[in-house]
Amino acid sequence: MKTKAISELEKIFKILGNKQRLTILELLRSRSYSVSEIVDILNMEQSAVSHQLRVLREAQLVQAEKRGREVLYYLSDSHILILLDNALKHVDHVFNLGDE
Amino acid sequence: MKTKAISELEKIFKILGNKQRLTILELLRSRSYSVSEIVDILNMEQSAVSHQLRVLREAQLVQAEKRGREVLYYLSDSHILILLDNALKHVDHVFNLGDE
DNA sequence: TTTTTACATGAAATACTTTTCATATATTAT
DNA sequence: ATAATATATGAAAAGTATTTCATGTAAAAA
Repeated sequence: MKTKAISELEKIFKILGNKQRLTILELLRSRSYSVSEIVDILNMEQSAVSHQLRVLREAQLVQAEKRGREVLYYLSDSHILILLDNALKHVDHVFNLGDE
Repeated sequence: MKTKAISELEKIFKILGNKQRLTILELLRSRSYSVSEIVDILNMEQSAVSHQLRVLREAQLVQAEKRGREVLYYLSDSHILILLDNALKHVDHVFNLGDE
């Protein structure tokens, strides 16, 4: 059986199976955000956000760039994001969510 | 923001982010399996398998049918499986896994 | 150069998931 | 009827993920 494929899928789905991380990815689709902007939007502690950003960084889903004393995060062009995109379209379609 | 879509995605990805559940789904693609068959293949305790099957049942990814004293599990035709299928193709392609 | 702001990080605390253990129910075999 | 087999389930135990807390570092401001 395709155990390698299954392990990869597990990793990917684990990372995506979290509201805050999904929201961060969704945000970054339009532009880059600084950590404090994300903190404000997600209403989480700065530290928790940094920890989540690290998960996304280590999975190569996002990249960070230092700008003065801020750090800007932006999407890497990862294959996983294509997958997420498909999933989103799928969910939008199935639940008839339109552009809420 | 699309909080409903994100919540749905979180749910779906959480369910798929587990090796045993992925393996079960992958197995059931070809035919239905009884619980004890799955127990043998996954090398898990019967009870653990039943618990995982419940998760899949509750998410409507699989269905159960009693056959004598066995219970056969088979895939429902859920939209989530289409998503999983895309993901698998994606991973196969990206990692060049062929038919291992 | 001292203070403030923005972010990161390790460790402890908390919350959540998965497995195990004990036991219950239904079906078939004796 | 009794025993054996297949599965399910609740509760405790074990494992994993996430958040919080305390603190560190680098850049900008005072």
